[in-house]
Amino acid sequence: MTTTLVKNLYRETEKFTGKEVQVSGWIRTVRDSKTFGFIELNDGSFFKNVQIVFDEKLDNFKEITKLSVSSSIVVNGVLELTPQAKQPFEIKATKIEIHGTSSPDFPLQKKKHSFEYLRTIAHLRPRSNTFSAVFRVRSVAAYAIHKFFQERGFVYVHTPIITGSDCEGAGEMFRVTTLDLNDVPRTEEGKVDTSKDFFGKETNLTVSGQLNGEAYALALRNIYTFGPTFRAENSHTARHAAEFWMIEPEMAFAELEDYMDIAEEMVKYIITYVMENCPEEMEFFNTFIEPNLFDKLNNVANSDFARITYTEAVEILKKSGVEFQYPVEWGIDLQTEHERYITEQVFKKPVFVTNYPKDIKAFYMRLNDDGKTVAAADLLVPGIGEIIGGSQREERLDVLESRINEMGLKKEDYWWYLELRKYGGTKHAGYGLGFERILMYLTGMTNIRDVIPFPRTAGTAEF
RNA sequence: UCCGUGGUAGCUCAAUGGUGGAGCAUUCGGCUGUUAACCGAAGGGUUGGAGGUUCGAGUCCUCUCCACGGAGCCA
Repeated sequence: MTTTLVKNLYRETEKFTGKEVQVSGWIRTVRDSKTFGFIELNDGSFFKNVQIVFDEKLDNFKEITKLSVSSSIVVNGVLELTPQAKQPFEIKATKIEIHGTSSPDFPLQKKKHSFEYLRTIAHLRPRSNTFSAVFRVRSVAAYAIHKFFQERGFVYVHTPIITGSDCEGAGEMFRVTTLDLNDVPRTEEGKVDTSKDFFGKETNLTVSGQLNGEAYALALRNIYTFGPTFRAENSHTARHAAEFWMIEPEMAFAELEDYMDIAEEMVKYIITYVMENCPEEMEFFNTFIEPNLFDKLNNVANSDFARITYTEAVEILKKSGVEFQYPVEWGIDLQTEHERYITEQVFKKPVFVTNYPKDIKAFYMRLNDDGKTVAAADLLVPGIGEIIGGSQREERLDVLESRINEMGLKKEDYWWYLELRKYGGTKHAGYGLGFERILMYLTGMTNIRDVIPFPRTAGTAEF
């Protein structure tokens, strides 16, 4: 007899009613009486459990009552509807085969655990309600992103994980080397001789695929990347990880407005897709993780995102009369407290802040006609802060070169990037979406460590 | 890196400087429809580590490790 997935039992219950079925999975709990008992079984295919009823007619009845949490079993039985009970149906077992018993010291109990504790058992936490829901949503959200871009003709580009350019400029990098760190080859000046290293030069893990992505956008028009990204920042916050996943679309013949339009459409698409395809998981988050999550998400899916300029944001903050820890002044970067005030207090929905002063933004962002600001836009959302950062790119070779000089960078390091402007350059725009950050927003989980299967953060690379 | 909070049973948490407890989990027993089942009993501790003050330290002091939260950095 073939095994049926619990998801199918729930989705097509009529088809199985009164029929003999086989299910397999891990025990969440056993409640036994003298002559009969109940098992809550989760088979991994579905958020909900299926209730198994068993009695002393089974020759291994006594053995089954003693099974501890997370033992794995295969059950044959008849599916019966139970309209008056909490669960819609249950399986009356005719045979229960024990595949793997679980030690009584199984660390996941039938009670609420702190997320901190669950992080210490990252190999077992996907067996809990919360984490099974988070990681099923993670998978569906990733698919939604691919679906969104593929449906619009974007080409999925795999940009390198190991990069030879130290000029991506988005943060501290992890060095990649095969040199013997106990006996590093030196040059005559005493510096590390990277010509002896695996690639014959210094290499690092990528902090962004954007520069490579631009090369492909200027050939395939609309592209996106979706892959791991690494930042060696010594960050200790709920929203930073050393290894995370990022989506970086890049569009040729596009301006800042085009980027914001597609980004807004994308965020709404992901929300709608996940709500439709993970109803049980989302219901759980709405009930137990973030009350009113549905209101928040529906509000985002059905409203236009606000769009204000940096200059307007500064005015709003100045006029607010709020005492900020960091005073606001045109020219300084907005602090987290400022961003939160704007998105959480003023607009109460996602906000694009555009046209930042050039001195606080990256060299590749397109200089506006005022000569003071660049065509950048960050998307701020309540509770998370910055979820997307992007810009129109500087396509004018001479302007780009002088920006590189201004910022004290070396032209030679960007030779191929500059050539993209030399050979048929055009205006183009793109952005970076932090995948974990949008997952946090979707699920209501407040710590990035709880939306990555095995999180890597400063000081922690367990599992 | 800076600031703050915390570390007590497997887990979640109590304990005025004076005999370290509870709930859940575990083990054993009871119970004929349970729903984080229920009822009864038992076992379970180097109070993160080192040093100090004190007749006496989980509690006070110094140092240290770790975790969490916030800031910076950013996605």
